[in-house]
Amino acid sequence: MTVKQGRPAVTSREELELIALQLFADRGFDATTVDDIADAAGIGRRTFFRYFASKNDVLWGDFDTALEHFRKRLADVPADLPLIDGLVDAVKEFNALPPGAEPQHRVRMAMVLHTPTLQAHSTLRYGGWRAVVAEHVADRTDQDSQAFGPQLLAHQVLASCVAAYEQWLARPSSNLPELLDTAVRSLARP
Amino acid sequence: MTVKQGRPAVTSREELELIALQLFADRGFDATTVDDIADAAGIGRRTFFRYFASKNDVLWGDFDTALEHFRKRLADVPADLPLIDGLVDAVKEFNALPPGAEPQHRVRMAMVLHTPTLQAHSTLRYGGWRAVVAEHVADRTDQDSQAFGPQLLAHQVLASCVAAYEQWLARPSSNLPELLDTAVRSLARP
DNA sequence: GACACTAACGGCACTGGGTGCAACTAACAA
DNA sequence: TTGTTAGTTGCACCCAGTGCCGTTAGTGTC
Repeated sequence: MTVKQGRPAVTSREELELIALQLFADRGFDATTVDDIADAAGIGRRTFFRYFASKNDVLWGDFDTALEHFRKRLADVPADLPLIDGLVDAVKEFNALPPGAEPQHRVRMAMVLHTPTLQAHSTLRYGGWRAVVAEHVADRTDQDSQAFGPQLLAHQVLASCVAAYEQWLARPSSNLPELLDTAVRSLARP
Repeated sequence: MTVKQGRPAVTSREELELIALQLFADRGFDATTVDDIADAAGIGRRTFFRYFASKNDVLWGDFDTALEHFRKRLADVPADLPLIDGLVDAVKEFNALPPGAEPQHRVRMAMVLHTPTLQAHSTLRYGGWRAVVAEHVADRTDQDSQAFGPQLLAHQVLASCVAAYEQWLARPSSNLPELLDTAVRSLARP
């Protein structure tokens, strides 16, 4: 068992994220500087960049961990389930929300999808997500993950999810899992 | 007929683009500063930003004009042609290259698709492209362009094109129109 | 030729994200 | 007390992008 060593961290990713999110919600993403966040959190600006590689990354929480769950979830898809069905299920689970979290998630995703800076940045995160999907598809169809088939489907599944999210944000009464289902399932090959 | 007035422009978008492209190819996109480009072109740094809104935009030439052609091309699709067929045709024409231009285009697109900064930025340009597709689909299916159907298909068509481009870049002997055809046509609903 | 008019040029100063470096500090262990 | 370890932070710097404003090179008019 490892013992604690060195100076203890003065804050945490989660705490910093909360503080930043509050500022973003108040003044807007672009109008909030890293200095603002650091000041509000009582840390140095330099320290902020120890917790997050960039201001953009604040909105993505622990995406890598989520991706890892997603990967495992896909690996657990029963072998006899049609490819698209498995993808639909995993995608819905990946985007499932704890009860009550919907309003928060709407705000966060609206910021990510409607702020140009963040929208651009998200592309980079999507790359990792697509890779996970492509590998799953490659596995199930006995192809190389770089082959056209898996890559194409991965791109299409992601695009479908983003479209579903945009629709969800645009219509307050809509249902995200339902939209995701419709969107991804539309890719089923005849 | 309007008469020339004021100080004549000292260079042009096209010339600046050529100079910048050369530098990008030599040192890489990130390692080339706007100062480098301005110096090489013999203009002031401030002037560079009169020609391009950002360093990222250099790679996109006159995309707005190209988009306008695309829009018109889609409007000219015969009414009796199935939706997907019309999209496939227009997309292929939009991405058609003059003979001999392929090597240049490969370099340019490899830069756009493989440089994180540019990859992120491209998302913003894609937005306009998707809007054109969504409007066409909305027209042909008698829906609102913001409705789920048109938006979803627009996202999927774009994703298919990007996947086709990536495949094209990854395989030197591949054929772009063919890949685009396969990719977009895979979206045909049963 | 003098003068206004116009539009592009470009220097200057500033904002803000992001980085490398080096010093500092708070914990624990011997 | 001293050493080790790891987190914090200030400083100086780079670079993209912007607002402001004076300058410059043309055209048109008298």
